[in-house]
Amino acid sequence: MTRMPKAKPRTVKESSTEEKIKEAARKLFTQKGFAATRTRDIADEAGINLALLNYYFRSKQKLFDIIMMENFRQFIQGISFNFLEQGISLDQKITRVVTMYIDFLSQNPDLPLFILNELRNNPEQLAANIDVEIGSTRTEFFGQLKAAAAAGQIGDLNPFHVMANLVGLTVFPFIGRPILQKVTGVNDKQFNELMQQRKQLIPIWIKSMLQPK
Amino acid sequence: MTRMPKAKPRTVKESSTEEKIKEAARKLFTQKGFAATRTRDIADEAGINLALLNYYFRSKQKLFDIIMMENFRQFIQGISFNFLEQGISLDQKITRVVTMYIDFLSQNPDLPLFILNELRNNPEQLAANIDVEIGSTRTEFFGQLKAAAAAGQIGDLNPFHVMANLVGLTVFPFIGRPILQKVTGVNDKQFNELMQQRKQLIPIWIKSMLQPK
DNA sequence: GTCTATATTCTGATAGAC
DNA sequence: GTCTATCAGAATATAGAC
Repeated sequence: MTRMPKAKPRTVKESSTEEKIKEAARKLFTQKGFAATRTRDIADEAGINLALLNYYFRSKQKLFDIIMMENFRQFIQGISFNFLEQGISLDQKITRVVTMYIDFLSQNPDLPLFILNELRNNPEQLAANIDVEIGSTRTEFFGQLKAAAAAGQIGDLNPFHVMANLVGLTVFPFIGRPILQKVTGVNDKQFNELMQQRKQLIPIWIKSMLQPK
Repeated sequence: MTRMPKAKPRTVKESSTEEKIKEAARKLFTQKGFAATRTRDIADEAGINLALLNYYFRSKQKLFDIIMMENFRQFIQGISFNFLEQGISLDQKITRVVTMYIDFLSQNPDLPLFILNELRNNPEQLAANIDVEIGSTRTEFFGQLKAAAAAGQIGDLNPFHVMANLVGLTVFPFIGRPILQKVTGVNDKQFNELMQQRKQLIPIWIKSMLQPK
């Protein structure tokens, strides 16, 4: 706090030292979590000296907090972004969320487990700046569900189930990937193809769950 | 290895020191993972001295390996046990697995995240003694799926999807519990009730996914 | 078998030269 | 801003008395 650098000294051409450290930290923290990650490993990964880490971020904890926050935002926004869009049918929203999220998770396969873990360690992390986003997502999504149910277009399945199933069906294959591949004998190439299939399948499954009886 | 105690010295009445350490270790390792758990905390939790931990188990790693293996067996057997039973319809198997697993996870909510984590760190853990069990589960379950599909009783959904959905729908609410409760505004009591509901709902959902088109 | 005390290694953080 | 060298504290593991 007393000696953070004032500004980025370089042009945007090559990433600054600060950015290199952050990227290395993101990679390792996200893969192995806070406790299992060594500051030395971050420094090595970033190709810089250990002292520089403390020069820029003051402590391991402070660096982690930054990564944690950014990761969490990404994870949540991936879900809420589409839900908050106005003037789109429920069907379309579900399809968009699933498609976008499967692409996102394909690029960031370690993110969900990281979030789930660090969230268990300190659940109060869920507070503050994310509350607003979560709150409006719930209002919007639940409102749309309730309206459709009242109109008889869908059944009256508890929104918790809808949310749990939507996220579970989309996210779980990525976090359970090693064990699922082992049990089913699916290789990496097949796994990716199956994930692409799920972009179509999950919305169908969700809709059939919402079928009015 | 050179100085493990030969046998349990006590009667079965009260749990032996060795057992007390193992229970404390199971609790902490399962909650916080290997890296975040201190051997001192295990000793405190067990109500014994730190030196005894090494006397009985030689090292933190060796103790962890034992817990890891036992946890993993439990987790896998919970799934495979029911699948391996003979002379039961696919429907019944699915219902049994879901019911039993939801009860099991209600008692051991930290187990899935533990498994998923430690499995990512060393995927080769999946080898050896568990291979047999996994192999026969796949053979049995997949065989039954294929037979039903050939008979036109169900659609030809890839077994990977069936397995991923079955496990995902059952397990994910427990690992995503904090975030799901926050987003949906569900309290602890309601959460438990919803999990009970899912015992009936999940088999219905799975069946509808398997509907022949 | 169980304890206290201590050795040893690891790890986060800092001092100070350049 | 960046490095080398080093410190201080934590954490695992062991020695040795009882």
